[in-house]
Amino acid sequence: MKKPTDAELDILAILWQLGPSSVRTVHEALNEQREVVYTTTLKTMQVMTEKGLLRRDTSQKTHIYEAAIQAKMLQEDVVDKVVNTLFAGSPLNLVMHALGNNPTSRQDLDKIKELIKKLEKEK
Amino acid sequence: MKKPTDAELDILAILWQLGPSSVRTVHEALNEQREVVYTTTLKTMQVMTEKGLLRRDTSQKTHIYEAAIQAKMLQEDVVDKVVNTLFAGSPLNLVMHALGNNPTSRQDLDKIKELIKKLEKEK
DNA sequence: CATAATCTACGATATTTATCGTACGACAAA
DNA sequence: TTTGTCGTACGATAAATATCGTAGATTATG
Repeated sequence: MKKPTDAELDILAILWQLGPSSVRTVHEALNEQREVVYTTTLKTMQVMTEKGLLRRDTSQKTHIYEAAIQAKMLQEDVVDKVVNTLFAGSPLNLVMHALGNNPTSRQDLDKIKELIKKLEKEK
Repeated sequence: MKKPTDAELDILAILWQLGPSSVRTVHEALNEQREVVYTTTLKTMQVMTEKGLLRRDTSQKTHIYEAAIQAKMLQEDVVDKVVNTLFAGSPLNLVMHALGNNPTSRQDLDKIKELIKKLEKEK
């Protein structure tokens, strides 16, 4: 599977969040991030469909698109690349960065502690 | 500062790791990842120098290049984008993914626990 | 010195990605 | 039925990236 470009990833993210949607809906969400004209969004989504990144239902006048791939399918590759280039190959560095730079609730911290406990047991 | 492309990021990562190096050295490291001809690497590094991503010492016949920006300067933007697109906007998801998908030593887990303790105190 | 090896410079082109305009069909409202 | 709105299709082009070849200078080697 060919990996999505930056602009395509933005559209995928919107569809992952909203679920099946029309071009109009995606376009409006996209425009909150950056300005593009409608036909650009349309064209991009058509290309993405050809690439197999999206699927669409054309039974109505207004086509409904949905993501054909899941975020899960990209996470590993992307995180690997980020870790290897920006964090000196150390996932630990990335984790420390993410925790240090984002407000994390007590509940979330608890979840991490739990995972750590589990990992320690496995050793 | 204009953000580096994917190919440029590979070269930056090499220079961050090796420190100041000749084009030849970078090229050889790069070829372990993907095949390119020497002049492609050279040209890319020349362009990167114009963009301000690299600096070079031309006092010798063989020019020596070094990174003009630090990984730190890109981490936040890149991680934000990854979190927002691939991890539903939740840094926690990224952290869990990184921990779950990579072997992490006991020492590293300790470091994370320590950071968590500190974060909890700050609340 | 002659020849080969190593480098830089740089233009040309290929490839990929992104953007936009025009045409035209469907449909609803005046 | 005429007009306006909303939608798709799709070609054209722009812009950004990546790749490569050739020329010529410098340095090392026989």
